Amino acid sequence: MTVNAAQIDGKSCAVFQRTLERVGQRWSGAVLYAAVGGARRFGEYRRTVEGISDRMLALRLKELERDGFLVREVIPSTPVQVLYRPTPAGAELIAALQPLGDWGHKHLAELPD
Amino acid sequence: MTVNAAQIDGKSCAVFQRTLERVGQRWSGAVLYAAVGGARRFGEYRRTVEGISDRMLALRLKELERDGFLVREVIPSTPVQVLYRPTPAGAELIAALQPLGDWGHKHLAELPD
DNA sequence: CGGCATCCGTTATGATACTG
DNA sequence: CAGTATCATAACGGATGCCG
Repeated sequence: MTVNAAQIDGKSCAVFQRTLERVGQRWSGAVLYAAVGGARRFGEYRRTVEGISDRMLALRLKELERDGFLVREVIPSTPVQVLYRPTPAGAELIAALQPLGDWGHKHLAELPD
Repeated sequence: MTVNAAQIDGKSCAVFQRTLERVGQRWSGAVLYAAVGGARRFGEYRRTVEGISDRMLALRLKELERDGFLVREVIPSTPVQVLYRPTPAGAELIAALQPLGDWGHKHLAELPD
């Protein structure tokens, strides 16, 4: 279902606002976006999401897991591996974020800061 | 150009992060999203974006204008009308936001809070 | 490797009241 | 109608160090 583009009502806007509050937190979207290729390890997220601190990454991963966008998988190898894999809902959300990423590449890929 | 979905690199993630920092601020996305139908007045945004305060709305509109997503138009009627109209870049951004809105309608339209 | 706890300044933002 | 000013508070988020 596509929202009527002619005029946005308060309900639609509220839903959108709630959606954005889930991925709009600082780093949340970037972490989720980094999971686009499938499950990744903690350290991979850390390397991919440049500038994020351990603290924030752990925090965001936990929130994304709580919200049902990622699932945490512990693989008892040595050293231990911890994977965060997108759920179906998470994968759909990531897909919905894709156009935003494309917009960024088009409009501010070359800009400083 | 669509980003390679197999594996996100740091650069793409950084661009995405910068993009999200522009619309992920509290209320920013919702205000922009409310402009999907074209130019609207200050009071219309206020009514559409439920829960936002005058202060935040004025702040966000100013930022969205500064970032080149909206243009402010003053129409000297009585009482005065002030319109905020999406620029081409703004319209593209709004369009990129649409899938996110659709995701919200599908996944959390009925949820409380 | 994959975290968590603590400290602590900075920023964000809500309420309220006022203006051209 | 379309904002602006001021204030108090809460939340954010970076740095650092420790742990299984």
